[in-house]
Amino acid sequence: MPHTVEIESLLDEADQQCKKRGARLTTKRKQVLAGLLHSDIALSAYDLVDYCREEHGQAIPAMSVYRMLDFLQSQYLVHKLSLANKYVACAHIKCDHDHEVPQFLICGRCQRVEEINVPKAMIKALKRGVEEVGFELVSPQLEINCLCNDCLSKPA
Amino acid sequence: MPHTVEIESLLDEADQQCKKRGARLTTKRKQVLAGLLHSDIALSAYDLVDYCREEHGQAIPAMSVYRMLDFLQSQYLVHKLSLANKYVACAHIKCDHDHEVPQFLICGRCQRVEEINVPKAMIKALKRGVEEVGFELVSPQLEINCLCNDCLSKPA
DNA sequence: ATAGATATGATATATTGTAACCTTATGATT
DNA sequence: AATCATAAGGTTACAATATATCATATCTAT
Repeated sequence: MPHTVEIESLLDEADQQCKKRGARLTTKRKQVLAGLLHSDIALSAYDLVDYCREEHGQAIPAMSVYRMLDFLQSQYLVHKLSLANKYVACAHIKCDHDHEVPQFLICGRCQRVEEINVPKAMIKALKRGVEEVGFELVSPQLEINCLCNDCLSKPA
Repeated sequence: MPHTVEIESLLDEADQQCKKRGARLTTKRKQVLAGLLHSDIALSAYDLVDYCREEHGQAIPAMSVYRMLDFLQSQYLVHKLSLANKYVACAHIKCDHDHEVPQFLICGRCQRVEEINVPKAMIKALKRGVEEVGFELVSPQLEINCLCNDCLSKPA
């Protein structure tokens, strides 16, 4: 979880990136993104409903949160983790230049998520494997079931 | 989808593997597995409820199907695809000797699934990447969003 | 036969996600 | 400023996926 000051700066950066693409990072969309940035772990849409109510006094319907998450994904600011049915802020908001393929290490015990980039060589290898059976790779985002360092050092 | 005769033989093999481990592949568990083996595409638990009712006249509650799927997963006979919230039969039931790490190519258009093995070199590379950030790899099962050859050759 | 363990059923409910339709806010143009 | 078009968000209803809990049946071993 980034520090408060850093979160502000990330939100600004996100704002500018949206503007550059002719999209609008509205107050509520920003709140949803802030909720994810404030969290160490992946959050569900309903977790974010709670966050907006508790932290900002905003009663945003779940339906709307889903739409905001869709928007944030379309702007490369948020990723959905299928392995957990939860959402995380992109760890590379400040690296707009190249959106590399993300790889998510998801701690199966505490839900902490680490986002790293898939090495280019691995993407190539994946692509090759896929094409060998006649398929075509659409999106190589990887989600891996892991244990984080904290949980590793604690008793089961 | 394997042919009927082959499915029988796969079910027998599955039966023996369970026995070897002191587990019981009951009639209903076998029906659920058969449902998955008969299908070209990944099925939801509720699809399987329908299958058992329609093909075997068995009204199995969804709750039970979920338990049977858990059992079948514990026996390496079935995989859950988180990307689709659906289930597939293991494509390597006859290769008990070594359970390699599965990689699933999921057609985003028609839901067809191809299961291949993750190359050992890639597993090593994944493990290295994970350990670099202090995590530990639990299960490197990969699910990749693809388009299948059929859908590629058809108009959008 | 009986006891203990395993498997399944029944019921209720939680969680996640979508569809359809309507209202409000925003920005552009006149 | 008034109008209009579009985007954003709200409302309602519901579908789909999944789990919790307690009860019952069935198998297995003694």
